[in-house]
Amino acid sequence: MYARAAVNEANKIPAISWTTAGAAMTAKPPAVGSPQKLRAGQTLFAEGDDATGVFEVSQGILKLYKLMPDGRRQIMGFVSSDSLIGITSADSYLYTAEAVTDVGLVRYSRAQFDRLVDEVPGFARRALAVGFHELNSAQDQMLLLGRKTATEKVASFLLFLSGLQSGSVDSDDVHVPMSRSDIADYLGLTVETVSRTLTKLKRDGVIALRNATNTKFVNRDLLEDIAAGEMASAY
Amino acid sequence: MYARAAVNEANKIPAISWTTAGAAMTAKPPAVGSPQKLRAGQTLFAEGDDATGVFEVSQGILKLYKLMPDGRRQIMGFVSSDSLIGITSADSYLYTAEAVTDVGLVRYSRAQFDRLVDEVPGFARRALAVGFHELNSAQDQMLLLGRKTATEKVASFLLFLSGLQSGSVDSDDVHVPMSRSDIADYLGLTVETVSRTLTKLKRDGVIALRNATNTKFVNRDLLEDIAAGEMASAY
DNA sequence: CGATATCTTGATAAGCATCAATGTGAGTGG
DNA sequence: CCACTCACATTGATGCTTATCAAGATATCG
Repeated sequence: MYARAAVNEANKIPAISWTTAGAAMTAKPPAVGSPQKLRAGQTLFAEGDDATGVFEVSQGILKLYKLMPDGRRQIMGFVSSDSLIGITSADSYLYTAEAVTDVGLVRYSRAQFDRLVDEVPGFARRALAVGFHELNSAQDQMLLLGRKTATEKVASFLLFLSGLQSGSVDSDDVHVPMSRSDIADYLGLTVETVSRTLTKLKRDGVIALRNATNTKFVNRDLLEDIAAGEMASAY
Repeated sequence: MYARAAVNEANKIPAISWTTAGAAMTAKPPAVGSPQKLRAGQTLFAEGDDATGVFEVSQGILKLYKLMPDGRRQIMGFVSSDSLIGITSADSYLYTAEAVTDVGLVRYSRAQFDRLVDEVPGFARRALAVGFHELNSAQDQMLLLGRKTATEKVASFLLFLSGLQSGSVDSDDVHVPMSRSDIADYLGLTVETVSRTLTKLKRDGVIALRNATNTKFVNRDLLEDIAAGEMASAY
């Protein structure tokens, strides 16, 4: 009944790729997207740019953000493999997409994408699944932004990161590829508060911090309880 | 380039309804959804319930919300005509849907919905458009929750409400059907802050308040500038 | 018309932001 | 290879915005 462990779980949906469309391919080869690479820090597209294509992430992490006129920034999400970005009903992109790490993607023109939706059986349903999955993630993030404390936000973020990297070495080791500033703008906090909160979690023996980019869960259960808001007023 | 007027604009997408599916109907009548009514305050479904159906809102306003274990609540959105709610890839609903006003809806079983997606030409694409439109709204709301001040939030909300009611009498008259508590839980504020902020906007000659449920824009341009965060630190 | 929920207003406090300084690490050039 | 530099991260002191606690005003419903 409750919004338990409202950790953002984007990117757990199987890839949408023409190569998975099966038999339909032989009858009529669908338009193939073009592979593309991006260096960390490069911008894929900016809010307001003409929306000329849709991208499927095949490797690496991007951040999606919006800016306010005075420079306030909100990162809508960090996306990795199998996410679709750049879909919009408007004719321009509604957010900026920038590479956090080196990134590999597949680009589809809008026409190609529409053709895939209309002509490849099952593609539309999968795109729908991806879309609504991302909507669910966005809703979890709304709960986080609107109602969670700084500690709950940071705990949720660490668990989200861990989820992004599941399938790695030790699942309790978390690599943090983005800056404190990115984390702050994702959680609706300041850099200082993120830093202080991580220090506090370390002091309390919930996590360990080797350096700024390497964290380890010391007490994952506690971290999950904190993230879910189940620690009364202690966090 | 900027997130101008990040006002939530849900519900501007044309209805998804079998009656609009056109020629396909004559060949094979798709499953028709069943009409349903709800009184203000009634719950359509609760977070965690088995997701047995998808609903299209035909009339009235519902609120969608999540709860934390200690009762903190975040309203993900207020939805009205033509919105689709209850779509989830999980097997249970991810939020609670409760009627704010009396509501009319059309219910589709999940099987019916899936059939419509697969068999009615154009339906999937429209569902995709609705889904991504709602994702966009959710992202605007994330910017609001994470980075806007209380005044900017309330201004954005009033403009959103005005958009919901476009097509009514005087477009500068806004009816507020939901409680202050609902507004607070939508904006990530408290009831008191919402009330104080409305009073301040009234004092400043931006809006007029006849009573708790009837507002009027006195200076809509200013309200839009405030909502967009373009008033420097004045608001 | 009284009972009760909702809304508004006021006083105070807490959490997080801001401003400021110090610490740390990665890349560069001597 | 090491010192220098610069961006990034951490820590500290203080303040502001919004939350909390409390009381009174207004609206709603039986």
